[in-house]
Amino acid sequence: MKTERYNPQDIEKKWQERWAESSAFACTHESAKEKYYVLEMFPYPSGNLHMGHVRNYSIGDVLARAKRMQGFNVMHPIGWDAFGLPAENAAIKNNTHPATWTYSNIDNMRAQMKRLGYSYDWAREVATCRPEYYKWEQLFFLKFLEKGLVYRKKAPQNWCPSCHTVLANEQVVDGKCWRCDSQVEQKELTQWFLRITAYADELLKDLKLLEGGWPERVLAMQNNWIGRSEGAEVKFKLDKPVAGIEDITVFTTRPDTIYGCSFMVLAPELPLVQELIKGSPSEAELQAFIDRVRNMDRIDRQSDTLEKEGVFTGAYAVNPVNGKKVPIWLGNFVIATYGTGCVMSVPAHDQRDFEFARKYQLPIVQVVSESGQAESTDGWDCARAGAGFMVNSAEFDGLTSEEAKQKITEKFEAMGVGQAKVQFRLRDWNISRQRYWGAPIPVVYCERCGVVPEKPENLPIVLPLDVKTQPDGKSPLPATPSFAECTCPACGGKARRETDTMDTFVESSWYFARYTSARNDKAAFDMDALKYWLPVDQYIGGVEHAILHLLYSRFFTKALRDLGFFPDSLDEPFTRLLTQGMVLLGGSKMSKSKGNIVNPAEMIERYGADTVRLFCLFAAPPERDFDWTESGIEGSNRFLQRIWRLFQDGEDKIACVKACSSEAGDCASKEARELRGKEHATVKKAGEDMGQRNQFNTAIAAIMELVNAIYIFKEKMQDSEGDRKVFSSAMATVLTTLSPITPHICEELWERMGHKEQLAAEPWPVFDEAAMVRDTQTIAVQVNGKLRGTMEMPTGADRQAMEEAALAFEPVKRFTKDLTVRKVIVVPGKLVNVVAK
RNA sequence: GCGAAAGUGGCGGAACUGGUAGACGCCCUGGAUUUAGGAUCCAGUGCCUUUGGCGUGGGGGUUCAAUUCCCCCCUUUCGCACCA
Repeated sequence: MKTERYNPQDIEKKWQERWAESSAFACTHESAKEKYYVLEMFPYPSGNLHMGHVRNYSIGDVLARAKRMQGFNVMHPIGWDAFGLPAENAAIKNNTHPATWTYSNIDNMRAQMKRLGYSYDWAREVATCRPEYYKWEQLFFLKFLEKGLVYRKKAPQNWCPSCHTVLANEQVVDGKCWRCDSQVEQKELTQWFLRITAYADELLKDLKLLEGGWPERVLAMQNNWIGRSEGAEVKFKLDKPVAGIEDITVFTTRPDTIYGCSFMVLAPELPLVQELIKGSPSEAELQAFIDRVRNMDRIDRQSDTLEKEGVFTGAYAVNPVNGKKVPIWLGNFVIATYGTGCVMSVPAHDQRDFEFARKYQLPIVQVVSESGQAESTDGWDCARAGAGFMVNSAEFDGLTSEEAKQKITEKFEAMGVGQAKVQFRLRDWNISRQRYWGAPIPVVYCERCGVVPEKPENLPIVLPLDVKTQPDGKSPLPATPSFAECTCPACGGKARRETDTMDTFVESSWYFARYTSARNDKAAFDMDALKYWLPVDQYIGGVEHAILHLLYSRFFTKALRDLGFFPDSLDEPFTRLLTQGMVLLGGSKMSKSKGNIVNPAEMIERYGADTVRLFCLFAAPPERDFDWTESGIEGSNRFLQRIWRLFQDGEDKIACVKACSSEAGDCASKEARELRGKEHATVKKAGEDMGQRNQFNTAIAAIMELVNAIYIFKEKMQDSEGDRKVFSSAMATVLTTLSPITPHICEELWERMGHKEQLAAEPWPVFDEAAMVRDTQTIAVQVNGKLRGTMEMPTGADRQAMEEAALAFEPVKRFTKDLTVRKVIVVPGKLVNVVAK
């Protein structure tokens, strides 16, 4: 018999065309069905899909297809995070335009995605570099501005000299640029900020809502990043006020220890320090210290090996609670941007203060004692007592430190010198970028009116495309008169347009919502569609976005909610998050520079898209890293060949039936009943693993078991209608349950079974628990908890029958020969444990 | 230092509420088929001193029974880290 070979290239193309023709994956919010929104983090159009993309999008596609079959109205969209620096750099290098480069990459990658058979609703595709998209972002900017959520500030900024732009705090990793690894410098600039700190509390609190749906480590990272500390702000008056400065405010998490404050340390770069040291006899020395600290780079400055250094300013402050004069020092370890940049030092109870006090021979006063007795601090080698009883603290002596925290804070309030204060580590988000390829910021600088927001009706402020990128990477916009020179929206006079563009993370902070009405040119969103589709039920992407993108999107969701763009009830954008692992080669991350790359296009060419998808899902659970191996992908291909062959060899026995269509009455033989039982068990397991547990590897394993069982059955089956039906039904089940993972081969064989409707439109089979009940069960037999053998017993055997059978079981007799049976534990249908001594 | 995750055969991994540890796949071994190779099929495949014993990072504990629950420790990976 001549058998036809499995030829994925033809099959896959055929079905991709059919799905497109029938708009198989289009969706609408006007549906009575329960919705399910599956989203993978949209790609940056860098040129070609890499294996990480393939894994990411394959995971999402399986989920989308499985949920669709399971009766949900599924939205599965895709788009392009299309603004950003690489486009500019590539354009400079290849002497082209960023837009040309970007759009051609999009075309290429879209074709590659289609070649993988992803079930996207392509009608919802967005590209963030199109004015139809960023227009709405410019509108949000104006609304944010109105609400005070956007503001302009001059401050030292993270500056990447190689990218020629500032970076957000989140984009500085170990003192280096997240993109190009260059050392980040500090540069004083006037920039636009999004007031993410206004939502710090809510962003932190709502992490609770995500528990269970998000990986704990991502929640932990966000928690860390937001960094909430409770404490108090306290004002210390200067002993001798200097020009314009009468007092210094410190932030402390330990207001209870204020009686132990013996000095104060300030961050050297604070402006108030300049005032403080002016005219001091040692001004020159102090200035030298300040300059030296200022010039240290960020890494050295913040490493824990940094030697703590300080200088005494000559000035004193007065502790408000006891009137003691404390010297004011400058210290290289104090961070100007945290709290007030001024620290009250309590060396007895803070390790860092302790070391500093020892080094510069400053007094150490104990105010918290575990025993409640004041001790001498002379012999101490480190700071002590996080909690205990107050000592040396006037009327607070004897209180617990917890009580004192509150009481002393109340005292500050009563005295009018301070109050309770919650401090966050989170900083506002600098969104200005001194680069060309980004969304223009819709404000102008008018000679007469100053900073003027654009009028909403003037949006979009279109990024001009007729510019030439500069070889040095500097933005061409300031030198483009048609863009930079404009009229003031307020007075109509001469004005200059803002030529910085927005951080690309702004675009990706709301794209998931735009998909719900991607073609709407009247408004950013259609409220009905938002209410129906949001939040995203399952979001899938790499953990590298644990802070950046995910935090920004959470912030945008809350801000847009409060501006009325999003439904009131929407607090979080992504209900569940899956952070997929990396695809490695030879144990390390695939990278062009290392040359350890597996090109998806090549693999698709060699094995077909189905095999590539199958391997990506089978090799490991989705959140874990896995190593790409040649033998692994061949194994996956072999499995599909095996299904193909099973179908070819059994074609004369296959009837056009659906999954789980054979009935108990068709099962004349034990073998038929076994296969039918396995079939139903597979539907159950694969359905749960794919639809609920995101355990695609075990779903595949279960289907492989079914295929193995069909092979065994085929050898033994009778030429009877019943057996043919059992066989055909099991085949249909393989195709149906496997179709989310390898949709093309399944569609093809489904059609060859004689079905006229697409498998993509087929519902998930319904399993029958009764079918899974077997004639006999294997019972494990233990003696004292150790397995001594197994016995086959009729299903439903009662406890007594099981106990008797076990006691009569030869290995049990042998192992209990010299012992007395004390107890017999019976787990019906599973095991018998004979306890003997 | 703080926080999170993870340690199971030669390898990737399974075991969902404590109940036959190693499903499924890779690798490997033997056999069938083939001129040969490949492919396929069948059998085997945790370790050992094999009527038995030992095995889920190590050590204790709870239990008739522990990869699973509790305590202590070790290792690896990741994130944060002078945050007052």
